[in-house]
Amino acid sequence: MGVAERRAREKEELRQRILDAAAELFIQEGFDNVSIRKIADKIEYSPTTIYLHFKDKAELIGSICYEVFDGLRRKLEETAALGLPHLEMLRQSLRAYIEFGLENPNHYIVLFCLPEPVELAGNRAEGDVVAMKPGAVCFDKLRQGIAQCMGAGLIRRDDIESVSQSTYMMIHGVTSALLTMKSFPWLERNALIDASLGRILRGLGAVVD
Amino acid sequence: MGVAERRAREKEELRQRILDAAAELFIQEGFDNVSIRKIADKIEYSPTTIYLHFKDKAELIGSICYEVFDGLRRKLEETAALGLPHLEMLRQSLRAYIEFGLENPNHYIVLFCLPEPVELAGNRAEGDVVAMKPGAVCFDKLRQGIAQCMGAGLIRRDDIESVSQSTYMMIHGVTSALLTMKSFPWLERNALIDASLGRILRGLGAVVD
Amino acid sequence: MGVAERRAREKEELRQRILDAAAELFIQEGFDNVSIRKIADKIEYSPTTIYLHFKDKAELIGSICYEVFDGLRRKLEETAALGLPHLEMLRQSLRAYIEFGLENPNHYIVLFCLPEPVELAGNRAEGDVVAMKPGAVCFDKLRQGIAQCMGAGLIRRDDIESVSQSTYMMIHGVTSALLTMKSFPWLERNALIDASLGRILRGLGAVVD
Amino acid sequence: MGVAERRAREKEELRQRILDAAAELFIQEGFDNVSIRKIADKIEYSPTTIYLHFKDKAELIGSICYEVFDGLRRKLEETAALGLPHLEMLRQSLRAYIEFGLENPNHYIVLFCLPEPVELAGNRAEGDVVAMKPGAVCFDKLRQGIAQCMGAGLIRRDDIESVSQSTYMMIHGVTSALLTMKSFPWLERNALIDASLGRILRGLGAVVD
DNA sequence: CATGAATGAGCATTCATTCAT
DNA sequence: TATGAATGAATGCTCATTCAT
Repeated sequence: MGVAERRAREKEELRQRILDAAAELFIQEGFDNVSIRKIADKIEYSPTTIYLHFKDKAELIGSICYEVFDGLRRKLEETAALGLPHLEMLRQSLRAYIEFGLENPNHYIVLFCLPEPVELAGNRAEGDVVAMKPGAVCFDKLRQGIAQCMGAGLIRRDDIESVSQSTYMMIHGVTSALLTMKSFPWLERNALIDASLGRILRGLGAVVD
Repeated sequence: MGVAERRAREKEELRQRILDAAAELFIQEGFDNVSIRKIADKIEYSPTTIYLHFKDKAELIGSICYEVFDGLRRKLEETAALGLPHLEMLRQSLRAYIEFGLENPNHYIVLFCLPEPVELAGNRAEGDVVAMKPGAVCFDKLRQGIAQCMGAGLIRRDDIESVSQSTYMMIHGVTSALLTMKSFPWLERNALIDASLGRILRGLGAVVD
Repeated sequence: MGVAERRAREKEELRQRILDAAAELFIQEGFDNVSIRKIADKIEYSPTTIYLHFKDKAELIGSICYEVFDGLRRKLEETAALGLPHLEMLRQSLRAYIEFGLENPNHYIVLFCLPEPVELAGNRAEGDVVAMKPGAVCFDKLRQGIAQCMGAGLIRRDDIESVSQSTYMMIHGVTSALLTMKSFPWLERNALIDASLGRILRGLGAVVD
Repeated sequence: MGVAERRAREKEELRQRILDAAAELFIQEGFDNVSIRKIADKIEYSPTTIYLHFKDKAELIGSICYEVFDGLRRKLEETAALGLPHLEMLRQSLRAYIEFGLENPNHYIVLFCLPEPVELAGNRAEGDVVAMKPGAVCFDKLRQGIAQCMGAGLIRRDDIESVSQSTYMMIHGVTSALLTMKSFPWLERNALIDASLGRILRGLGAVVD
């Protein structure tokens, strides 16, 4: 029994090493330059071994997406657990989203900035659902936060879905602009994010300082 | 002399045909599926010929980016030429930017969503400058519009650069979200854009209906 | 002792399951698409297990061939058991051979149409003998039938071996042509076979309607 | 102009070298073991070069098939040009077919014994027509020979198509049996072929010695 | 100015097989 | 007895690029 357990653990470890190596390659080389071969080289296994853990390249990438989505979900839940006042919690959630993207730049780019993942999703219905569920959960959290603020009269009464989608687009803009337009002479990052969040919230009708 | 001139003109024409063909392939096939060979096939020249006009693939792509940037610049200038009231002109400019992205999805993604252009920039300083100049011009126009509104008291007095950068991030978010997250259940596109623009302007302190 | 017997029996059963699964894959997927892994998947054992029962892929295929040969032998014996008049029995035997091929197309092709089995034979003398024994038995039956007809004056007196080999070549031709030249506009299969058999027998000097 | 001609000639030469190398590999290694890489190695070019002359592997194989078919057609026409009496010409044509197979064993196997070529044909309608035309021509010649003999009362009056198809099956049987069943203890090859041809013709109702 | 020919490197994937357990 | 893990070799194919002409 101990043997079986150890093997299962080792197998899981190797799977994780593959995912980590792939993620690192994303970061170092960019999305297009990640190949099964390079991943294999990086972990010093044969390419074939990777196919023992992932059906094909799409599944591997799908798994990475899932992991990142899930990390974002956890981060948002941690924020929710802080028990802050509604508006402050909304602001913190938006900030958490942006920070998550900045902390996981290449993952964020793969997930939210490239058009490919969508196609992948389209091809494999079940894998899609699995990979996207945390994404839907994240957006739901944002919508809840907005609904609460609206319910409490902290922001203008408006169509919740429309407000949520607008808001999401804006924080995605902040995140992705900072990530992909590296040569742009942005102002100091934190100040810029804070100022932007203030403008976003004011745009929703919140009374901000 | 006439001969030399004709040759220079023909050379320029071929260069343009290459760029056009490449751009068309971009649009039809997406970024990753554009190869030198496919471009050559499209214009019915040999792949080698392309290297007489562009040092390598990166330079070719850089040139395309420059052209697109320039198209955006023209579109913004057309808007400016309409002679609208300050706030309305700002709103129209923001909308023009978004529409430009939606009309040129593959180009927009390559230019503003992928990290590559930055790397290209890193590798070849001069090419970078060339490619970015129209980009800087575009951003300048946005800044001017904001400065005018602020000068006229139409939006809150604040740091112009910070306001401009925030605003740019937000319209980039609207544009890129619509382009790359195709499977997301967005609300009707035009209404969503208009509502978002309203919220962005209100966030700047404008009085919006 | 009972334990040893049970184990031997179980081992034989698994061996047979492997052969059956492989044969089924042959039929469904064709010769080239049968891999050790697919066979293993089909019986829900590991690929490694197959190597406990067969030295390598060639031996496995050799065993399948043996089985098929043996099925042909049984079919011919059933025909022989019908107690028909000599010439009619010869005709029925030839037809049985052809039908066997048409009913087991992939096996027939592997056994009689591909050059590989011969190479296998070359590589491993003993395996070859094993695989060919039923083949020799089948040919012997044909020779016997011809000898009987010749003895009874139903076909021309001639060298029995030569006549037998000619006859075998012709029925092989009928069978293999129908199997491998699928796009050829053959006449209705049964009529064509019957007419061909008539011509073959007439060629032997038989008096055919 | 001389340059262009020389280049065209060299190109054709290389194309032919590729085809020859592929055919030789067929002979040495068997159908399944022919890969683009091995062909390239054999002619000491890179695999990529092969793709400058053939769209893909299927086209390469199709070209080989065409060549062989065409060689057979020429051989049959040479026989026809001998101006022999009808029955003798039929016999010589059948023998020419068999000899052609024995002289080009692996090509014959690829073309007439393996099921694959049919699939190839099915996939690419135009390529199919090109590759199969000589094949149809060959069968037509056989049919003509039979029709002439029948018209001259040299063989039994019967359905020409049925007779032709039967006859073709039989000579295919002779050819393929000798090619693929190498370990079978065949009688002396030439005598066996002659005897078989005699039996085939007698089966058609010809009066043979 | 333009090209035809050629290549080395790379890709995702599948295979038969081995070995320690 | 059976297996999970792993691999080296091979597959067809595409790519950006170079070089002699």
